[in-house]
Amino acid sequence: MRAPRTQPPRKTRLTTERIVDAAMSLMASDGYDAVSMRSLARELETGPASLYTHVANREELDQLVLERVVAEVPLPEPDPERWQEQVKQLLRDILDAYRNHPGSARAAMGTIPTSEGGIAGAESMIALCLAGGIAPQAAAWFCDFTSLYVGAVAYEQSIWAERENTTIAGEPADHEALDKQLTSYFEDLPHDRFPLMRAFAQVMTTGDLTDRFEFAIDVMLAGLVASSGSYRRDDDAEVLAAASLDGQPGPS
Amino acid sequence: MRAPRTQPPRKTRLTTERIVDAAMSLMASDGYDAVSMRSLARELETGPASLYTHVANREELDQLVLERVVAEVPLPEPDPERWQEQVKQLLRDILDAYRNHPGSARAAMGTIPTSEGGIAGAESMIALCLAGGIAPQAAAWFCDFTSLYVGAVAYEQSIWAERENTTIAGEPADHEALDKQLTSYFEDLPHDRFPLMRAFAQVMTTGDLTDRFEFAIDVMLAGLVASSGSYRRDDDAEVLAAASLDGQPGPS
DNA sequence: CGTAGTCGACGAACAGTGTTCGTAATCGCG
DNA sequence: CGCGATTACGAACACTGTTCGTCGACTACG
Repeated sequence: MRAPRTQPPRKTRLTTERIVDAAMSLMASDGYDAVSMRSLARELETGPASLYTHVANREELDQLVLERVVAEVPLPEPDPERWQEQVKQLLRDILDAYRNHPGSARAAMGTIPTSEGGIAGAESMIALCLAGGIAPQAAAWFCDFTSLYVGAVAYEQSIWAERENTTIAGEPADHEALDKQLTSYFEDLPHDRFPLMRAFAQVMTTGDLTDRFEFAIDVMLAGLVASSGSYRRDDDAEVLAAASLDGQPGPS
Repeated sequence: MRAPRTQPPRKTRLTTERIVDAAMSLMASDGYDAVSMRSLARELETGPASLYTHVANREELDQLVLERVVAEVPLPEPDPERWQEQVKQLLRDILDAYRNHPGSARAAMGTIPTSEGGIAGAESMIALCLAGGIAPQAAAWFCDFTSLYVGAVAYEQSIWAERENTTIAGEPADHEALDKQLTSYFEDLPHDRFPLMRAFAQVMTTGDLTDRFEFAIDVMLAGLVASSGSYRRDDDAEVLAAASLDGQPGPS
C-alpha cells in the first residue's frame, strides 16, 4: 500500500513510554480513578489488549508511573553542616513530586516500593543521616518511617483533591467553605463526650497541608536527633558499632 | 431488634450489623479484596441488591467496618505522670486494632475519617498531650501526624500480609525466606550507585514491623517534647532540639 | 523481487466489580 | 383478616482487568 520510507507510519507506534505518558496526563487531568486500561487505550486510539504487549498489567503500569514521579526528586549532596535542613528539603521535594502528579500517590500506596528511584531516594536519605552522625540502624528505620509518612500525606491529599473536583458541579468547593464546614462539624459535636474537640475546633482545623507537613518533619527530625544518642537496643549494639566503623556488618 | 415470637423467622432478617459482621469475617479470612457486594451477599445467602437497603454503598460499608475496629481501642485516662507512655500505648493499641482485623487498614485508607470512634481517639490523644503540657496547636497537629502514620503502617502491613497468603501455594512464604530474599536484593544492587544500600543491607532489613513501629513512636514522642516548647510558628525547632542534646552539632 | 517468519496491534470475550430498577414477598398494625 | 409500608432480590447496566486468537505489517533471507 504505502511506502513507509520518507515518512514515519501514520499510526505512531505504541511504546511503553507513550503509554506511561498518557497514563500520567490522564491521571493529572481526570484523577486516578479515571485511568483504566480501557480509557488509556481510548486515549491512545487503540484497544485495551494492545497495551499488554508493553505493560505486564495494571500494577506494573502504576510502578512505571511512580518511577517517573520519583525520578524528578532532586537528590542532595550531603553536607554535614546543614544535614538537617537537607533532610527536610528532601522530604519536601518528595511530597512535591507526588503533588506535581496528582493521583500518583494513590498508585504508590498499592505497590511494594522496589523501584530504582525509590532506592536512590533511600540511599540519599541515609547518606544525609550518616552525615549527621546518626547510627546506621536509626538511619535505616528513619528512612522507612519518613517515606511511609510522606506517602500517607500525599495519598490523603490526593483523595482530598479528587473530592474537590467531584463536587456538585456548581462551585469548585473552595477551601474556605470546606474549612468552615469542618469547623462547625467539630463545634457541633456533643460537648459532654468530646469537650476538647469542641473547645479546640478552631485549632483542629487550623493549618493547611503544608503547615501540618512542616510540623511533622520538624517533629521527626527533632525526635531523631533527640533519641539517636540513646536509642540502642543492647542486643544489636555491637552490630551497629561494627557497621558504622568498617561498613561491613558482621553476621552472628 | 429482637425476635418477636417464640421462633425467629426461618430466614434470618438482614440487618446492618449482620452485614458488617459478615464483611469483617470475610475480610479476616480471605483478605480485603475478597470482600465485594456480591461475595458478601453470597455469604449471607442473598442477592447483592439486598444489601443496599441497609448500607448506602461500598464506602459506607468500609466506614462501618472501621468504626467497629476503632471501637475496640481502649482509651486511657490521662495521667500527667506518665503521659508519654500512655501516648505510645494508645498508638500501639490503634495499630493492634487494625492488625486484629486484617484488611481493615485498607478500608481506612480510602475514606475520610469522620467516624465517631475516630473522633474519640483523637480526643483521647489530645487529652494526653495536654496533660503533658503540649500546646493545643501542637497537640492537634501531632494527633493528625500520628494517625496518618499509624494508618500507613497498618496499610502496608495489610498488603504484606495478603501477599504472603497469595504465594505459589506451596510454602506459606515464611518470614525468614522473604527476609533473606530482600537482603540479597539489597546486596545485589550495583554498589557503585548504591554503596550505602549494599553496605547496610543487613541493617536495612533488620527489625520486623514491631521494631520499626517502636522506633517511630519513640522518635515522634521525643520530637514532640523537644520541639513543643519552641514551636510557635517561629519554626526553629532545630535550635531547641540541638540544645536539648549535647553531643549533636548545632545547625548554624 | 518474492516469500517466510516474526512480532505488534486489536476485536471479542470472560469473569468480575458497584449500583439501580421494578417487582415480589413479607412484616407490622389496625 | 386486610392493607400499607418496608424489605428482599433477580435482572440488568456500565464499568473493570485480563486473555485468546486472528489479522496485518514489517524484516530478513533466498
